[in-house]
Amino acid sequence: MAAGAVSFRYVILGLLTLQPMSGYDIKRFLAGLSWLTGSPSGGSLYPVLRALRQEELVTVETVGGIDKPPKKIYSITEAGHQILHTWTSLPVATCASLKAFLMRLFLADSHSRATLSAHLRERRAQVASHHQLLASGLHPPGAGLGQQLAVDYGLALATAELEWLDATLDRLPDEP
Amino acid sequence: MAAGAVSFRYVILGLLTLQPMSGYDIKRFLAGLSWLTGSPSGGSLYPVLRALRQEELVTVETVGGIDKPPKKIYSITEAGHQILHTWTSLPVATCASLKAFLMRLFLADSHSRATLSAHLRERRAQVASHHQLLASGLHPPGAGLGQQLAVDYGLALATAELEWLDATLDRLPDEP
DNA sequence: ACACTCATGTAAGCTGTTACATGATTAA
DNA sequence: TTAATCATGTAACAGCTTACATGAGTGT
Repeated sequence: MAAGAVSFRYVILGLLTLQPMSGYDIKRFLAGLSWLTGSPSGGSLYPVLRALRQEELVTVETVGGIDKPPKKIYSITEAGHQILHTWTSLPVATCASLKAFLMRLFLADSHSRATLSAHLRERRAQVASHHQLLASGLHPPGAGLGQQLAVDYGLALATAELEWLDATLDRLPDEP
Repeated sequence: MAAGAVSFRYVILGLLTLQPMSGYDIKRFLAGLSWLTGSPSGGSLYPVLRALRQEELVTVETVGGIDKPPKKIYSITEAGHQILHTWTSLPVATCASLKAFLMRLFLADSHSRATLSAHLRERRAQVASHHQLLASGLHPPGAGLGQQLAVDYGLALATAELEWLDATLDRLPDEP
């Protein structure tokens, strides 16, 4: 796997943490969140599920009523949980992407508050650095409307994310 | 090219709109904005530049001082401008991604205000729909902290973007 | 000398997409 | 009966990454 990329392997494993699901269920769930996570096409989803099964990170149970079409329900195994836990323990910095950070939020329950807090602070540092980069150098006086809009847009998003991160770090209870 | 993906071809062409640059310049520029746009590795950037040259969307001038290492400066051609203009005229809906929308902002100068305004409204509709999706169904009462955080994060980002889009639509002058 | 940045490029491999194919169920 | 949704899968291809290779300049 590419070092920084969040292949859908982890996203799928993360979803199966919630409950056993079929490939089609996973597809619809992710399609609903496509804005944030992107959504795999059938052509990549099903091969990934087969691979996960071969690596015994998930198990399959084929549920087919007599008059119902068969459906493959995937469940995450103990090995799958472990791999996922290991991966989400890595600092966000090493796989810098919104998707990677979102996965760490989503799976926060399987980690300590200290780990979650560390992830939030790492993300804060990254966004702050990008914010600074946008605020400085990239605002030349002769820039056209387009460049100004683009920079302004980036700054607005970064500012909002920083505010959310700060607020969340503040209200985060210290208990596990 | 994948229908929805914004391959770096267009990002590179868009950058060359500002001024002629070398491959290395492009790399550094995009690396600085990697948070928003992502940044191509050398292994993809240089082949893309060669392809652009073969399609005569850019021209190259090799600048090598006597004691300086040679440097290839790329400039966008008229054909390049046309292709870029055509692409950024498409509604954002058909290539839904932050990167695609950002490119339309960035290159707003080559379009009419009406086109820019249309892009802003299309993006607004998309983000609003995702916001609604997050706000409704996905907040089951039994959800753990992680799920709640992830949803809250998504809502915060979507809200901020909607506010920026509304504010920008409001303050957008009607002149050219 | 050694390492680091500048600057370009190639090759292998992974991930993902589109387009296609199949077949059953449900709604018009 | 026709179309749409459910449900899974395959094959060809595009795009990108990593790792490698090269070579000149710059700083310590």
